[in-house]
Amino acid sequence: MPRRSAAEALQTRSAIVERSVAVASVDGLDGLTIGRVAGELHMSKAGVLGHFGTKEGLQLAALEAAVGTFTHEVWEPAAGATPGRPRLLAVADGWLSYLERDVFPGGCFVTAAACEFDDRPGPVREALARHQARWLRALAADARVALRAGDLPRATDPADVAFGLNAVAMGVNQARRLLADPEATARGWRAMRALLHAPRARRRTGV
Amino acid sequence: MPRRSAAEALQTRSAIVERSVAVASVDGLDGLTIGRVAGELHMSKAGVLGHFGTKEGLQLAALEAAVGTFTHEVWEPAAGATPGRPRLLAVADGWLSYLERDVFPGGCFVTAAACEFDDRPGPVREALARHQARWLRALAADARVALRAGDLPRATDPADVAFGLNAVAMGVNQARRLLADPEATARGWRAMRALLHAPRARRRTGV
DNA sequence: CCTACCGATCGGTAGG
DNA sequence: CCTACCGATCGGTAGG
Repeated sequence: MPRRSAAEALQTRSAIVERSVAVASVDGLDGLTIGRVAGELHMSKAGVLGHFGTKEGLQLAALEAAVGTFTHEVWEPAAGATPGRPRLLAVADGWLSYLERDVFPGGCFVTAAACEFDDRPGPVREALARHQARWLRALAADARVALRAGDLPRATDPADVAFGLNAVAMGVNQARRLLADPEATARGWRAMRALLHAPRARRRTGV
Repeated sequence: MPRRSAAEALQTRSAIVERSVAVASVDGLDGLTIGRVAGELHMSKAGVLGHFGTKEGLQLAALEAAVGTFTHEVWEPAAGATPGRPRLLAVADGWLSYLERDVFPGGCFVTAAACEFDDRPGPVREALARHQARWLRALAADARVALRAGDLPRATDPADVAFGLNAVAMGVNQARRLLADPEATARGWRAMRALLHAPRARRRTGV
């Protein structure tokens, strides 16, 4: 098998995935159809399907790519910060920036996919749940570090902090996409900052 | 036109709407198909379509019904409470209860629909935006009353409170549906209570 | 509210 | 990676 052919196949494959992510971020993973992707890339349906076997395979590939983008855009810029509260603040910053820059044409891909598949059993839902749980665990781990460093109120549940940051991000996404609220990012930042408030002065027991 | 016929038609119509809401809460407003609803009700597609004209008409009817249910389940039980902070706490309570009782088989219908259509121009998106904006305005109005009564910190933006409550509700919905987090409701309650925190120092989160 | 039907598109396969 | 094709289903219409 000639080398060039395999390299070209990989290139075709990433073009399909890239296009699929764009389509699915607007019309959902279900609105992602093989025929549409094929048409937009000037390929045959069989040519597209050959790379993934089934529509579900294409959906999973698109999801993995989108998670990679999220990690690259939100986690990686913050990863080098000091673990604990400083890094959580850096993540918050990157997260809001990621939402504001409309990295995906249809808003946060992962949020949209999670909404769409949270009640439909199958590999797509499982992959979403796995990624989401991993992300929340990472946030909670940093919250635990912050807690031990005395950077969060003593009674704070680290998982509550992770839950709260994620909820705010979903809220910002909705406020931007559905309501076009120009204050969305600012509200998100105030809410995230409140979740990551230092324990002195205005002391609070919950999150 | 005989009376009985018209009454039966209305009854048929509500059966269609009811079934459509159930289907769409799991599979989305796009996954709602005329053929499926017809099949489940042992009707013809034309019989279903006759009541709404187009698929979009059916989607809008399902959405209106779901908004009515939300209002009935979340707003009405709290409506009689004292406007301001007490009523916001009652709404928070009803909202979490509504999520926990799985009033719709596929989780919060409005959240799911908003996620699905927030990037798709058209009447469905407009109806969603209108209802969402109205709900947030109602919450913000009560936050404003609370603020004037001295029940919220002086620098609070009432719209931020509305934004925060909505974000937490979305977070609870996701934590329940996608992650099956048994702590979801408790986290939501702690987060909402924090948003509605009394302003004085050394105040407990309860009240 | 039905039957009967329309063109379009769906996911997927056969065979090359 | 293509052409050619499959049965199923889509939203919607005609006519009653």
